[in-house]
Amino acid sequence: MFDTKNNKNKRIKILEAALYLFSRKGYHRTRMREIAEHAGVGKGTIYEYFESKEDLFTSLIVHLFKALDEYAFQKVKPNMSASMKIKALVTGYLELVENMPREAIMVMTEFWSEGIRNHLKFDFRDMYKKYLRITRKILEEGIKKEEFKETVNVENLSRSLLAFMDGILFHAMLFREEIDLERITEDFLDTVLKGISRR
Amino acid sequence: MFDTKNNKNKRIKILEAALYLFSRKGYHRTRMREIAEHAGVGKGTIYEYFESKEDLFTSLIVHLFKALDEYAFQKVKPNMSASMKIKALVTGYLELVENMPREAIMVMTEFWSEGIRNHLKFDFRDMYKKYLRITRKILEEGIKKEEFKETVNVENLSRSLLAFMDGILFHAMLFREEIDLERITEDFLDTVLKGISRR
DNA sequence: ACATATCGACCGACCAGTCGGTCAAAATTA
DNA sequence: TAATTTTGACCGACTGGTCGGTCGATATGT
Repeated sequence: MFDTKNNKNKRIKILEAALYLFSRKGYHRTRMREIAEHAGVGKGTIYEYFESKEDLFTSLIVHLFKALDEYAFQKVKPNMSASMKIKALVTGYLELVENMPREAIMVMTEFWSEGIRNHLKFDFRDMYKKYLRITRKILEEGIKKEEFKETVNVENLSRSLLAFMDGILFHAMLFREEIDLERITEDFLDTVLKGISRR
Repeated sequence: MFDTKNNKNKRIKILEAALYLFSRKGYHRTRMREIAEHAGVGKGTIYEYFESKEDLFTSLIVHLFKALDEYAFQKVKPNMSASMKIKALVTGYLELVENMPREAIMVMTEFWSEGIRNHLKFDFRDMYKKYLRITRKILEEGIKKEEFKETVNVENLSRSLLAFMDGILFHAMLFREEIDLERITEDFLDTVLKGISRR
């Protein structure tokens, strides 16, 4: 049927317009009318696909997170060493983030700031938990394989890595030109991995 | 004169009310009427002290940043080793942040998200530059004193440390109960310092 | 002809900022 | 000291405009 595809196209178009505008003007400053115009649909049509402005916002976030989810994890291959896996996961995440239109990051930042206050129904802690789980598993595996010291605190370090990823992402946004994201991350991972590797 | 003190009190009262409400409901959801009520003044009075809602918001941020500025840096004493200085700086920052009402962090997060989009006049990149400068200096000193390897990339690592600080702060907000900020930071710094120390 | 999708004019709730008036206290005068 | 004038901090009702969401009309597809 054409219908489904047509619907999907229109839904995507609206999401794209929302991304474009939310990222530039922020959620609260963006008008539904603008989104409609930018998407080339009537304002009422948006409400055929999304219940409300907030629903549109969270749908957009889910949409973006999905891409992130799919991309970064597939970079980690089973035959890699634990160190390689860590590198792959972190750089995969940052790569994605660099390739992703900067717009997406902006929207996510706002989503953080809204989400933290529990103003939104969607709970994105789950996303983090998944990352945490995977990182923990890699670290544990590295310890078991005697690649990392057994004194490594898996829980704490995985949180630190995650924290670094978010932080450096934020800094990249703030200092766009001045920062070489890749080099910084490489340097950082080398340092950390040196710190936890067995001699 | 009594006038000045009275004025100051009222100004502070308004700022406190703004902190209370902005942190809970976010900038856009907070009404000037609410702030006035909470501060125990008339709505019009707010406009005697602040030009606009945005002016009130940025004034609040400046107010908060000042405390941060003064606290964290004084933790670094000249006679410490470079490693100790790094630890002092980072934990000082986090201590401050933990003692600071969580409200303040919330507001700052929103400020980030607004500031990134250049919606506000106040540019808080300067804050970061100061942190960067200090961290760089400590690292350079550590290298010169042969405490750290000379292969350490000062520029990159200082950015990484800063990134970690922001990231972990954000995570602490997200996962309040579940996280032991201090332990994680300690662990992390040990790992990194081990990674850059000469044998 | 019927069903479904689309549209945008319209509505009413909402809100930042204004402005003319009030009044207590400071300054001036007697 | 007491009476009188001046000041400006304070207030909140009001305004002009905004915007999310609705719904009946219209278009499109079957």
